[in-house]
Amino acid sequence: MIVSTKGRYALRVMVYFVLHGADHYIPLKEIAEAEGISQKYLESIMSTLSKAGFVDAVHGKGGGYRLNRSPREYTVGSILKLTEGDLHTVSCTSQGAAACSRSTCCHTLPMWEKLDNMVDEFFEGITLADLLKDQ
Amino acid sequence: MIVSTKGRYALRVMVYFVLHGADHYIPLKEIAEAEGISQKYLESIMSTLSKAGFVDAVHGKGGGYRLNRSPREYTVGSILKLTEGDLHTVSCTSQGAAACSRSTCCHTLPMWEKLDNMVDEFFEGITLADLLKDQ
DNA sequence: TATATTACCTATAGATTTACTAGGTAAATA
DNA sequence: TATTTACCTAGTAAATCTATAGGTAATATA
Repeated sequence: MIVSTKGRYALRVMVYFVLHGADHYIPLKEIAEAEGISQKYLESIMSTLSKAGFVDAVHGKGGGYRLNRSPREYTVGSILKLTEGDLHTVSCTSQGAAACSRSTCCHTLPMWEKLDNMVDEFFEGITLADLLKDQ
Repeated sequence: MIVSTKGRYALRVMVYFVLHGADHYIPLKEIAEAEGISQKYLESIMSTLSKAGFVDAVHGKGGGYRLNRSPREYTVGSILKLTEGDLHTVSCTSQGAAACSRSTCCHTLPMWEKLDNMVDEFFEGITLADLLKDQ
């Protein structure tokens, strides 16, 4: 598992905005019901997206959330990195990890780094707009 | 994180056999010490590798484990699938998962499937012999 | 101004997984 | 017979995941 529920939900929500919220604010409750996601859980996800400036938020009636850029300007990678915190494929290559004492002679490390790059390029090469194009 | 300690250890052990055990059995204790892996923890990993026929095991003095094929005949994918159980990148695509009710209309599912395939091809395209070639 | 509606905040908690540890038994060799 | 090895079952501390609970603050509408 490289992407948890949090990241997957975040992506689905962002896709929801593209499909249903071109020009108006959508309340969290609507998204949660439509996507079958726990409302309270979704709150923490939206909070992350909002704080990072991925969406605009407005309080009160008629308020909610909406995208503030074109779907082409959101990469899947940026959304997942934000919500998952990290997309590294093994702990050896994750940012917080102390440098492994075997890193200079490890025969598997180059493979992990290659995989990390491959995954990163994969996600950074897909935008929200792309998700709606292909099926 | 797509590969846990278990899978990484398994790979390192297999590499150890290639480097140090061409023609004789190596006791678990030696590998654990050389690789800095908990002996007891490594037992469960070796048990998995042995049961699956990836290595031969012999009891008693002079015994231990050894590979029973050429390094070219072990793909990294086969070792990781065995020890990790699953290499799917999201729960949506993992084998045990109940089919998601949204799978027919989900805009993100095709991406996960594509990523799964990419990761699988990556790991299946690397053998133990390859790990020692490149650095 | 009062009320409803929304976002936003902190804390907690059950379930699962990870990474071991403990303490044995069985088989092979010297 | 003693030592060395693999093999087996069970438990467990810590972390992570996936929420839930219960509030406060801001905004719009009546």
